[in-house]
Amino acid sequence: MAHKVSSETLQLLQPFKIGTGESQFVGLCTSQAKTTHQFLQGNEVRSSLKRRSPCDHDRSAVKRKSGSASSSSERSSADDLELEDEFDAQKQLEKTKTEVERMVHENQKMRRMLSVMAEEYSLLKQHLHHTAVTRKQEHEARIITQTSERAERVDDRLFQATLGPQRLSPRKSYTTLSTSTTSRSSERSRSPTPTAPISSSFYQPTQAAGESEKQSKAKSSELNQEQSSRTGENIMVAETMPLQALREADAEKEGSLQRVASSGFQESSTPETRPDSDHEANKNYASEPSGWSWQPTKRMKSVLQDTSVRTARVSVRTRTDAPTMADGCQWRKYGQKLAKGNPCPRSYYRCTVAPDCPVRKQVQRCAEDRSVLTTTYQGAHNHPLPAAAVAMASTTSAAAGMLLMSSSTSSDRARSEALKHGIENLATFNNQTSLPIISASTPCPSVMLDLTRSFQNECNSAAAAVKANGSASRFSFASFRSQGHPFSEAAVAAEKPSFQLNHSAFVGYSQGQAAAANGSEKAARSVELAQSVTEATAAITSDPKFTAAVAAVVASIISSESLGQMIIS
DNA sequence: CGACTTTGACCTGCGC
DNA sequence: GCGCAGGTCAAAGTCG
Repeated sequence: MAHKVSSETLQLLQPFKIGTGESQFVGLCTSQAKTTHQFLQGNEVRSSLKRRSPCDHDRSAVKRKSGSASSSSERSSADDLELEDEFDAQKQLEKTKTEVERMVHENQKMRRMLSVMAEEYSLLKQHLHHTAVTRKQEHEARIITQTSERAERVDDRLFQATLGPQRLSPRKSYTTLSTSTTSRSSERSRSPTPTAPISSSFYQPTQAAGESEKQSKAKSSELNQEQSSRTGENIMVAETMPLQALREADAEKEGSLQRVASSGFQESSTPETRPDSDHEANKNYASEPSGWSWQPTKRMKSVLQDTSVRTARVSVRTRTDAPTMADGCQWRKYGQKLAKGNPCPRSYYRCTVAPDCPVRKQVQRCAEDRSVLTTTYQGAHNHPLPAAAVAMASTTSAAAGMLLMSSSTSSDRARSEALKHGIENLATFNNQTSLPIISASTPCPSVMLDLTRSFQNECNSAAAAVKANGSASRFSFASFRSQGHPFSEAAVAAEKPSFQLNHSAFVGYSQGQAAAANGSEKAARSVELAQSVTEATAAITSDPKFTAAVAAVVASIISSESLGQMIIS
């Protein structure tokens, strides 16, 4: 009887058979929730529901009610209990199925969202890449335009010089440094002493007086070619461009060609009028196979007195224990003074790579923090730089150009060009994170590249300065981001075995960037980056002559690149 | 002995 | 005009 009842009940309950339900449940879960562990969750839900089933109370009540019945009736009641349990299980299964369906629905929803986000990300990535390529092309086009315009200006001047005074102004010989470089290189091929570190033709008179326009045009085109082919010297030309352009603008604006021509500098342009001592000095320099000793001359003095050659100042603050910042150039100390307000003496250095290089360097420790070394550069090198000095000189020169342009009220094309070039140069070296402090309050406009302070600190101090001054006498773009960066911080701190990063490291890096900009695959990009990093590391660890500041800048570049990659991948 | 550094004197510009 | 501060010169000293 009990069995009959039980079998009838089972027949009635056939559609809710637990085995069927379980198999359905399993099938559902395995087909739709494989990726999201919902099967396990569903099992957990089911078991938890089973554990907390409200039917437990009814079941216990039934047990209590049937407590006084006979043994036969006990058996039948036990069957009833089993049926009730099965019924409860069916209920729980219904609930679980509903829950799983809801989860599956959510899962599908999230998948759709994920695909949408992936699409958007892909579009953004493409847009970013396109922007990078476009900017690079614009930058290259701008450089070509600048170069050709400069060459045209040089041609105009040379042409005018042939019609006007027979002497090329000394300022001109400075401002047309790139032309000088070109003539130097062009003469180097026919020079009888090619072993000279810097060809004597560089210090010989420019050929403006007798040069035809055609020849100067040829030189201009040669200049363009050389700038694209040579690595060492063309960088020197590029790096000095902001100041050169500024001086051109100054010369044009002031009409000061005659004034400068009478300052003694013209002697450098015409050997006929140059004092014998200077001529001898230059000859000695030109024929010196290696090294050169400082010989101040009248011409040098006039150069030094010509403030137009040494206008802007670029200060670099580094945290180092070394007496000076090794920047790859040769310097000779010529003085030391105790400046007011600072117990630390200020040392004066001049560049001795070339006899009439107007570049000066001041080195002074910070009064508040003796570990901070402030190196102030003034002027632009008029000679090819050692590879180790190119990076630093380029950065400081660009900063100076940027400063001078920004402090200018002139709308001269040359000035704006130089400004653009300076900013681009800075952006190139610092991956658009160069954040110099520009000060117009000092007698000489100056720019500070602070490698000791964090971005946030600099922002705060700049905000405080603006707040205190109530004017824009000191407007800040904050500092290089060096602090808080393990590599750059180590580089700055470890100035003792100072760094040298040869030029190939930068070239390698730029090549890697170019490859990436050209749309090569991410793998190629990674390889290029890795090569650059390897080169940079090898150079830094092998050659003990480079600046910690440059290392910091490179670290900044590398870190930006790596960060970008991390984000992309 | 030559190259480089040190250091006092000198020059120059600027503010009062 | 004077004083001050920054910058430079050049003789003397130092070092490899």
